[in-house]
Amino acid sequence: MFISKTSEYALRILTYMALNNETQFSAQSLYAELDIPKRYLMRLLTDLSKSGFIKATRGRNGGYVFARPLETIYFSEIIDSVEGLLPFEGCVLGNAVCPVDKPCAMHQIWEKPKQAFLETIKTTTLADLLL
Amino acid sequence: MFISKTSEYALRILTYMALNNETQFSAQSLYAELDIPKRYLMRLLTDLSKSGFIKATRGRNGGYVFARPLETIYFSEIIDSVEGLLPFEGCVLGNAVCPVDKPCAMHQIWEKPKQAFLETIKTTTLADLLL
DNA sequence: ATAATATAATACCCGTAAGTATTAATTTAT
DNA sequence: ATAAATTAATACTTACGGGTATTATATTAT
Repeated sequence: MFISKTSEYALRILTYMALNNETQFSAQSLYAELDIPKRYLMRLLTDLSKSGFIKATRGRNGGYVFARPLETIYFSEIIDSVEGLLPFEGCVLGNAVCPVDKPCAMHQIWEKPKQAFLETIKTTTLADLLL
Repeated sequence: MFISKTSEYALRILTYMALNNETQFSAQSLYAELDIPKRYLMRLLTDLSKSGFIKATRGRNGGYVFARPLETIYFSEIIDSVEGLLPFEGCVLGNAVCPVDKPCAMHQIWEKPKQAFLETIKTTTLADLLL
């Protein structure tokens, strides 16, 4: 399953905003573009706002803009804010401890894809989408 | 979250069985070794049995043994039988379609870790644990 | 035969992620 | 001032993965 549906939504929202350089995005306009249940989208926008990725202005003509430069927003941070990174970093067999000197059966096998995943999300920012 | 808890359990069970060459494994003995809720473990064993990875013999002195040679059991098949592979193979942003000529924003970025993951589980069998 | 020891089947329960509804607060155009 | 348009807060509902309970079925030691 890789990442949760909510993480998926968050990425969909922020990548859309990053790629479409508008002065501001209302929940309404995002709803029209992205395929996310409206009320859930609105709540998620508030969450992303609280997390500091975007900032909101209320009232008429309100909406959302990025709160920080795209270069500073790593994918890892987005996923982390939604569902945490621990489940990704831990032992794939779910062992509480998976010591280096006596790792779990799948440790060796899992290492490569896991590192590829973590490395990617930890070194890539929203700005990289524009390249 | 990577893989579901049930997939985790399934891998834990089968890797344990693969690494400990006993003539037979009872649910009881697996429960003693692996940290999985007993009743859930038993149900999962039945599932794995139905899926054809292991076969059960009932009654006194019953238990489970592999139904097929370890060389033929790919990790991808195990995960597939528990939660399916589609969520892993599909678009990371959850788009129904993510066409090659006009892929989603994260397509390029996600490609490497995704392939590393799929490649690993599709080319590794339980027998590889014994190497 | 019977009792003991296994797995199988089925139904139910619970916690959490996902989704919905309602009301409040804020801003601005008129 | 007022109404319209926006986000915020909060509570509720639903779906599902994970976990539990109960009963049935099969095998074998005695």
